[in-house]
Amino acid sequence: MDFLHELNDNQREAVLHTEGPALVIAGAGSGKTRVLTYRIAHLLSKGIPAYHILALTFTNKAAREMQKRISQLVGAENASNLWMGTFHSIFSKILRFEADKLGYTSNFTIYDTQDSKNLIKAIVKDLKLDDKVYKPNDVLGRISMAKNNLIVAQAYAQSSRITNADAAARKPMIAEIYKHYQMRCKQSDTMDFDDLLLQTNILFRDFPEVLAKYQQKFRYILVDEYQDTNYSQYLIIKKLSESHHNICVVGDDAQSIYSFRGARIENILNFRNDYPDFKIFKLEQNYRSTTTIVNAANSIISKNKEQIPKRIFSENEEGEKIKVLRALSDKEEGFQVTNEIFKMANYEQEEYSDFAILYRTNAQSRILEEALRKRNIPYKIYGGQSFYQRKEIKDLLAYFRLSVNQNDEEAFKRIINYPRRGIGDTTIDKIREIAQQHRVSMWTVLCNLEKVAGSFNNSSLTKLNNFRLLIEKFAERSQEENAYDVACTIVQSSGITDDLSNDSTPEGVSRKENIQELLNAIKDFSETAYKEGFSDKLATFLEGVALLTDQDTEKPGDDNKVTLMTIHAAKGLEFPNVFITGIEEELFPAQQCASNPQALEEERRLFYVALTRAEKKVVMSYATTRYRNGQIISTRPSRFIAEIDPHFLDGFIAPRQETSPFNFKTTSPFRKPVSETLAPVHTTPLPDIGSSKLKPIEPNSVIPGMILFHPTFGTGKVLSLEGLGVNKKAKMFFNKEGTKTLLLKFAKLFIQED
DNA sequence: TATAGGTCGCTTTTT
DNA sequence: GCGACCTATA
Repeated sequence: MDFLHELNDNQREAVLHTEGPALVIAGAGSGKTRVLTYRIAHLLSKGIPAYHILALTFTNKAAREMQKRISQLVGAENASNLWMGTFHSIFSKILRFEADKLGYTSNFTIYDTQDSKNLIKAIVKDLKLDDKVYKPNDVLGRISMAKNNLIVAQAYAQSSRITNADAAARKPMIAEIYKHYQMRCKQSDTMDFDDLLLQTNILFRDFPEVLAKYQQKFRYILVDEYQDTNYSQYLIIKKLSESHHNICVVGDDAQSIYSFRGARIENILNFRNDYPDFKIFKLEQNYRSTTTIVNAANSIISKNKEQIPKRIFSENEEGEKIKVLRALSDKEEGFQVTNEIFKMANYEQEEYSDFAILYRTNAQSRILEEALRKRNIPYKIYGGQSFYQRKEIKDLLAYFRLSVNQNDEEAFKRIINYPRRGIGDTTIDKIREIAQQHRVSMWTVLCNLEKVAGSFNNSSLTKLNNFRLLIEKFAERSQEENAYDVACTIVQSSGITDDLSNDSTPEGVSRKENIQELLNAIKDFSETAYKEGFSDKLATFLEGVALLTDQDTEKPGDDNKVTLMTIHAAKGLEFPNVFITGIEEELFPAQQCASNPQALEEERRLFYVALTRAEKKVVMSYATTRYRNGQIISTRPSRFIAEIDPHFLDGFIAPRQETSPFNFKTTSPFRKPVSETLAPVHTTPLPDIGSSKLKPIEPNSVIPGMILFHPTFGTGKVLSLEGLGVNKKAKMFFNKEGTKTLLLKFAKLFIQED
């Protein structure tokens, strides 16, 4: 047990306290993963069999990282018997064992978010509802919210609180859509992501003997990032640990940033109520960052009310102050940031891989990328389309899914006419209709075509039968052959190969490469499975792949590059130098969060996360104007800058004081409909500048907020800009004429000479 | 049935 | 600014 010496006192105590509930509050950079892995290693060394230990994470990446580190401590053999993985992967495994109890088969397939949205779209159409009102995103959001709170379709419809809310939002039919949605998932033998947790809860609720079995099995439970658990996940853990209370949760309430997808920070805040015999361990020493960064982060987070008291400290050197860059536009911000990186890389010998540029929204990345390209600075960008989201990959996966589960409706619809085999929308709609009437899957209709032959013409019947035979062949083969052989057959005989060969555009070539890449992965899977003696069937491959995203696929050649990503994506990572960009009101904090104290606290935690990613140096930047949704708007520095103890800042001059520097009473008029905002802003007329010295102004220099003079309309204020180049228009307010939109190419505008 | 052109809408994101 | 998605059109 010599590895215990590598821990500080608090870490060691947390590792050694194995019996009974433990709450580990792990501040940023305090060695959280180390505690988790050593704790598991310690349990194993005490002789507890690996299969009695359940360790849950939120991402595959975190699970893999932990697996790797435990392997190093106790050997790969021992580590591989642990039950370790994401909530979704672990419980989908269990659900496959117990599927029949819930009316599913163990071959159920998994709908990704796009499948769910497509199904909702189809239901909205079937129910003849307005698709402008029932947008798939919104509806799925409501259903997801319900599922994460264990509200099934019936309960949803019966809850007056919920249905009233829907009615108030003029969407009274969501309950009905939810019912259909759930019915059709079941009919398709599919579960969506939320189902994997919801159905687990149903399983444990309705089958106490099954629950007891898993309580027996999982004698020691560990949960990473506990502050990110939603109610559904929380309850699963609570039930599993009910009999023994050997539960250790690790997390940091200060880093809870996922409430928008159902995470409940109160799960960690209320741990003490659930387990009164709990013991708390606080990891307060930050090993990652300079004292300046840690203290700056502390000064920010102390503004939050709801938190577990702790004192994060660093014994590292003081380090540089936090630099604040001010730019006049988003473009210039990109320039300044890259300039700074360029200087540090060239004069201070920093590696490009030592830099991260973080932003609140993905939309900010483009302009930063441009700036990096101009400087020839290599970069990689996280987020964006993942490998498994690509069309060609999803098409092929749909073939796999249908081969394993013929009732999978979204897979069925995706490929019944891809590649083109002359089965058009009309035919597909008919099949769907018949399926609806008889309450069976579309596949079942396909298998009983002779009973409804009258509905189709002969040519359609032939085509449909051929498709059925094709899939049946794949299904048979997938029972017998290994995944790789079946996959190759599918790619060939489905016509995918031919379809892609006809496409010699660069996109087409890249599609072929992607298909090949997936085939390689399957080959790898089949060989490993064969060697290690577990199932090498397509169904097994699919189980794993459905829950996979490629956040983790580190591409070769990505070594010495600047990293760009959202702050959310950066959680859990660290970099020597971190740039936090776009620190402006209404962007960060996001404008829809400003009025809601809880949302604002979450934004502040997000800012805290951003700061604490850095080891040595933080640079923050803001612009005073920014393109947003195709419009230039003027912006002001975020309140978060002022919330940092100025002692830690370099280069930020707080704007002239009113009561508080950022207590702006008027909101920017540039983003709301003019009718709403014009009145308060312009109750007092603009001062006439027509009498002062004027000079003509270039269309490109016009910026919202400017007071300009127009020969006909007189003095006016630029409210917003729209259009580009020669079509650039300015919406302006004039004392005499009210609001006018002017094409800048023609408008003779003048600005006051200074 | 493919494609061009117009409209809409728009935090954060894992599984 | 841009992508997703719908619709018109030949």
